[in-house]
Amino acid sequence: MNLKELSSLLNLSQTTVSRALNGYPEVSEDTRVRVQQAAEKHNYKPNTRAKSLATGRAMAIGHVIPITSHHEMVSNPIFGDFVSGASEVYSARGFDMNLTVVEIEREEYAYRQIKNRGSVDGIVVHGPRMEDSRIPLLQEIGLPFVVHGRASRDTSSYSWVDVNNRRAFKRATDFLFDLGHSKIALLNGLEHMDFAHRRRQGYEDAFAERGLMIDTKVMDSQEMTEVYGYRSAMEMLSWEQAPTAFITSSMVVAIGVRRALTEKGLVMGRDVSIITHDDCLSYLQNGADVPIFTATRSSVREAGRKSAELLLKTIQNPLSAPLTELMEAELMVGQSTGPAPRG
Amino acid sequence: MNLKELSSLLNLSQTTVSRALNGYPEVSEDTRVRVQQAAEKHNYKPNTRAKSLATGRAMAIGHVIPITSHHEMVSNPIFGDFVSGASEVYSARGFDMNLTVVEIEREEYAYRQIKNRGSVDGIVVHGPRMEDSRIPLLQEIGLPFVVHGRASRDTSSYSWVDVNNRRAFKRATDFLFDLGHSKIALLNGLEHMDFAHRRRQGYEDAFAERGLMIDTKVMDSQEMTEVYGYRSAMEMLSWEQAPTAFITSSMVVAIGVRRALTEKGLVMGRDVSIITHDDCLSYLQNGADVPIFTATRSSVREAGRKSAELLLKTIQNPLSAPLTELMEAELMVGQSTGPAPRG
DNA sequence: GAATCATCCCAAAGCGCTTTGGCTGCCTTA
DNA sequence: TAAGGCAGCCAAAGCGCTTTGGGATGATTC
Repeated sequence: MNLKELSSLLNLSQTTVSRALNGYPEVSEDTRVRVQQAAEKHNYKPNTRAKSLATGRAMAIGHVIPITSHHEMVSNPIFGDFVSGASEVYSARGFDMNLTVVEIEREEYAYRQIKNRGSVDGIVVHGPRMEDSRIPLLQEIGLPFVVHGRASRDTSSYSWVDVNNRRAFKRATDFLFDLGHSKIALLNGLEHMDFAHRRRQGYEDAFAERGLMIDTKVMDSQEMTEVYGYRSAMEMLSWEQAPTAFITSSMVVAIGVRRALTEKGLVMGRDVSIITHDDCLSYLQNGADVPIFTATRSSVREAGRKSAELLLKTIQNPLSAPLTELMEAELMVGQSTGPAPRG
Repeated sequence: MNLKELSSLLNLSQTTVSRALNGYPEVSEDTRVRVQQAAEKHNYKPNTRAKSLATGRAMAIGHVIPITSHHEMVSNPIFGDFVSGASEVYSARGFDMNLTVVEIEREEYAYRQIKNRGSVDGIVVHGPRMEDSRIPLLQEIGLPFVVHGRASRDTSSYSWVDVNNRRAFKRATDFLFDLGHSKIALLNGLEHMDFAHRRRQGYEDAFAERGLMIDTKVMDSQEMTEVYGYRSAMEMLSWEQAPTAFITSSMVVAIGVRRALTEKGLVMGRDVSIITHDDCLSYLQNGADVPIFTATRSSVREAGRKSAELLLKTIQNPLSAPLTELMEAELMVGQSTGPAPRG
């Protein structure tokens, strides 16, 4: 069923039917009701492609997921939740979501292509690096966007949604200091990623505030996997001066650390403390009533919703200044932290 | 830059330019080259919407992710990998990917809407239940689709890609029997989900083959989270006749079981064995050289690729019989299994 | 030399919608 | 009663592409 058929069925022009359905005032209330009922009855849905051709708006948002060339997703684990949060917003507003997975080396080409093909009205940038060429590129080609995260080295003005990673990790570190720990390891994500860089800054802030030097051996930075957490912890725990506490950048890494503790015969929360960042992933909840891990917590699904909202606002109002939103992480105390053991 | 501009730039008609770019033979080789170079130079990309309006093909595939109404994703953890596998295929073939997250109660409406809006040429059905109304629905409305998994109760013919879950779990159970275990717990996913049902069948097959009855207390079936694995294992391990082995439906559940073992002071692989299904998720690798968990392994990213390929074939060749592909899981022996302890 | 045939190109219609720029008929108003 | 205004509708253009149905040109055939 298309507009033509529907309108001839109703003995009305396409114009009138279209206007009736889109809420224009030039249509009497009677006709509007009649049209809407007929549309409902015949399950008429306007063809998206035709509609967006005519309006110039695609009614779709693109999400571009960068992967490394050996096909490992960079931001994989949080991706499902983020996208599902964003999707809630899109579908409530009649937007589609368009996913593109792209090798990091071909990103520039991909973005230009997206722009030229005109299949989306705006895009969400995932996994910003500290220095991220995508931001100037998108500004140049004039495609509206919002970044999930920020790019520290980019001083221009753009829309973003981010967690206050720096403050979160400062608080985590402070918390461990207050418990008497001083050998505090940081198992961070890759530090060219902006979020990881900020987390490290927070960690360093806490040391600086106490006038303490950081033993750089105790900081590690890799792709956030379980195996990474395990290996790195195994290594550090074998040292003479082993850390008594770990701060990890994700639940999965913390789980790896926990495995290392188990294997070393150490008790988590007594012999060694762990604080992790928790993205509130739906399939990896941090325990039930009492959290397993003490954690800085911020829902990535919520971030997805917020990003979508900001982007839609930006699109609706192209001339307004960029919108930003900084989310604060909560510090949830769980079973994985306790006073530093007496050396 | 659009067709009109490009063609007037070249002093050619739109027809000729379009044909030159789409490889039609009615164009001389000279002109074709000239056109292609100009297109390249001016970074011309045909507008997707216009193109698909004209051709009737959307050049896009839809993925519909069902979520429960309380906004928990059903197939969440595997989703990122699956999608990224599928996406590889799409982008190689010039297709877009369209994501819709939909509450399970509104699925029928959503599918009809997708069909009527005409924004995709076909869809991938995720997370089939044993009895799944989506399959007859899609057949009825005539939207090409491929199912990731199967629906046991649906005897009609449709395209699918699935892992041989039944055989995989039979092998896992056999393996434990051979190691001398007899109290083997099954921590399954929700059994109205088809994959979970098949896994249970495999488990039961192994018992039946040995003429053994199953103690139904030792089977659990829930949403596959870490907490579920932990709680269920804690409970079962507190029994007089505690199981000496666990088979779990996902890595995340196995990790929960491992946590329970640790808390009970039991050693994995010596006191209690674990076998899990491993979807080869990129951020949750099962150890490095030696797997942590003995596991039935099958890459969900590969399943994504296969599904995409099947669907594109189906679309290209609408009259051919449905295509199916059954993937076999490997049984990888890791550190989590060992002979049953002497009672 | 005329008829035939490829070859290479073009004008125009059409995909399904929105939107511009009317037109009609009825109601006010003085 | 004529002028003006307004509510309610419509025809047609246009979005950017593909595709149908030719048309012109030059080579080939008899």
